[in-house]
Amino acid sequence: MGVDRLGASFYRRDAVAVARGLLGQRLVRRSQGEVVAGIIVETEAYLGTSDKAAHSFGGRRTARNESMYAAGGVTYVFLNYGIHYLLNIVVAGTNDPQAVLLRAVEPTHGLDTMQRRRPKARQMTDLCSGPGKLGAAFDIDRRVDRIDVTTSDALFIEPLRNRPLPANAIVESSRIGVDYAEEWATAPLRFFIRGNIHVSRGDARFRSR
DNA sequence: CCCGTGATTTAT
DNA sequence: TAAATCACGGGG
Repeated sequence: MGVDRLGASFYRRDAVAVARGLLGQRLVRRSQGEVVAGIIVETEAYLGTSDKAAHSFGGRRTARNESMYAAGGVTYVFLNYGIHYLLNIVVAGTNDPQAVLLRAVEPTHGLDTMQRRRPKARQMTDLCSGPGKLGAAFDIDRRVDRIDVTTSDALFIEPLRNRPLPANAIVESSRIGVDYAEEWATAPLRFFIRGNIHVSRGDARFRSR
């Protein structure tokens, strides 16, 4: 597993470009003296102040989502439903609060560690096939909020390809769990690798391959 | 299908 | 100060 990583110029683009570009790249996490890693297979784009599903909608800026206003390349981690820590990568420029939610990865390293952190997982495809599962398997919590993934050795993304996957290898759908977001609830801002078995179930309507 | 979960946000 | 909300997962 290389020391190579995606740099600031990769992240300082709009959320759709980064969400697509992250598919097929490797998320690496070092913590507690252990390494876990996996290939990103599912993402969602959150477009910023205009996007009713985004935490930054309408320019909302609080202690929780402060990281979203930083320049692209830092994490935004929040606790959801009182239980799950979800990992986002902030993208675009300072004060342009867009982010990409990492929803699923295909585990490549540290599967034993992941299994220990996710005792309920019964098979490899249960380890990281959803944003809350990924958070647990990768030891994500609020302490990891606002980490700079372009410089941190604790969390970064390793390039496995220098071009985005071709459009026909990517499936688009509406985002999961944002039914409250009116016209933004159905925008095609979720992206996953066609046919990959580590993609989250999400809404069965969009489980195409 | 249904529901726990608890920090954060928003309403009183 | 109190109530509502919520980028989910696991078990029927």
